[in-house]
Amino acid sequence: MLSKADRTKLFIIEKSAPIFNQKGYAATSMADILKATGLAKGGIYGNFKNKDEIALEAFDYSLNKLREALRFKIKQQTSAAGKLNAILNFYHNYSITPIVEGGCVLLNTAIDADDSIPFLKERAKQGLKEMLDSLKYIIEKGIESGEFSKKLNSLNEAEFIFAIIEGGIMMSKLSDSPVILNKLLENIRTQIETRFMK
Amino acid sequence: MLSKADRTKLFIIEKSAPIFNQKGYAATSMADILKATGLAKGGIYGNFKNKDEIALEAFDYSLNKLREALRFKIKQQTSAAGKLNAILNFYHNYSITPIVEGGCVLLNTAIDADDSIPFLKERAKQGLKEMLDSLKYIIEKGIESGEFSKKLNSLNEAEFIFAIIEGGIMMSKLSDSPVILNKLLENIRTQIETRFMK
DNA sequence: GTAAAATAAGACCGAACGGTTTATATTTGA
DNA sequence: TCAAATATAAACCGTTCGGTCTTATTTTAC
Repeated sequence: MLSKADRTKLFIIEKSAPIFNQKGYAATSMADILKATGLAKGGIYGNFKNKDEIALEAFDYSLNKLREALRFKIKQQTSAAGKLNAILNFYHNYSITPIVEGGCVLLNTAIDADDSIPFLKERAKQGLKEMLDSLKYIIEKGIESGEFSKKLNSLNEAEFIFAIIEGGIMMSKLSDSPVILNKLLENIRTQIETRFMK
Repeated sequence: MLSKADRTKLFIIEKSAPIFNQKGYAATSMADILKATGLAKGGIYGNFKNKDEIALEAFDYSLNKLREALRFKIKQQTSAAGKLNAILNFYHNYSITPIVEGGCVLLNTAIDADDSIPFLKERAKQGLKEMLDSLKYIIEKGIESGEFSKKLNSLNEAEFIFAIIEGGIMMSKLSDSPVILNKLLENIRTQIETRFMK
């Protein structure tokens, strides 16, 4: 079982992660975190060195939730096409029902951190690489198994799929409607059936 | 000629816009703006009501620069395919040489404002609509003229193109390399030549 | 050239910022 | 059971925040 300290740390992260994801690093104040957790300063600073450490662990926590949720969906499918389809289903309505409130943690952190918060940018960069790698891996396996065309460039197609998903989340969140994202997911699905399987 | 006040306002906006685009609304302080302009408090607050007003006008300024630059490229082409191609060329290397330092102002503002800065979100939302509309218009004209397939849904294809561009900018900025974005632009170009012109 | 008007400087304000410290509870292990 | 270790609350710290106001300077119009 988790020690008291570990449970408190987890609790703080669980409460902080959605705030950082919604407001961004700079706009999230320690007062926000105190309020969300119901703890006082001592309770927070006894468990974390500073705000940076909370932001970092909150990012790791959020990304891990995303990773685990995706992994769960993917492993239920055996074919490469099935796995890609599971990913597309996962992102259906994602702009209104994301894993962590505020939308895609990778997209949000990328934009938030990119020009001014190096320690967070580095994590997001690794997170992006990991996402692209797993998409790429699925596509490669699909090519090997004969499901997908040998002419596909697995990395390029992974980047293509992820760009559309992230661009779609941004547009759907901004326009307050999941329709754009959902149509884009359908578009990807069609391209997989045509270009990929050709 | 511009009055002194108008020149000063413009000067302040020119200096502030890249800061807001790089750091975001919350992380940009009045001290940053004072430093960048070399002015004192009185010089700023004599020309702007508050930080919000500067942020809004900086967004308008940045979006207008984008709009004008794109319009210039587009109007040099007569065909719909030529116009789309001009847009793709415009975004070549955009992650390292954007119109305003910090990347795509629409993407950045969308993510920054989306959950917590309603007055900025509204502007970004209008900006996105405008972008999609002009893409849609070009595609519609291409269908009417017989350049593009009648089966295309102009709105969906506009969203498709813009999603890839914005997703590509995010990934290229995050990974510190324009390669991803540039490959995606090539991908769009190919799809225009095949799917669109089919 | 000069007076009136517009503009900028910078001291100043209260509030909020991230973070520390100390005193008090609460767990924990012997 | 009781002391040692740990966790918490909250007063407090210096700094920075956005914003105001008075004073000084620069433009502008005549």
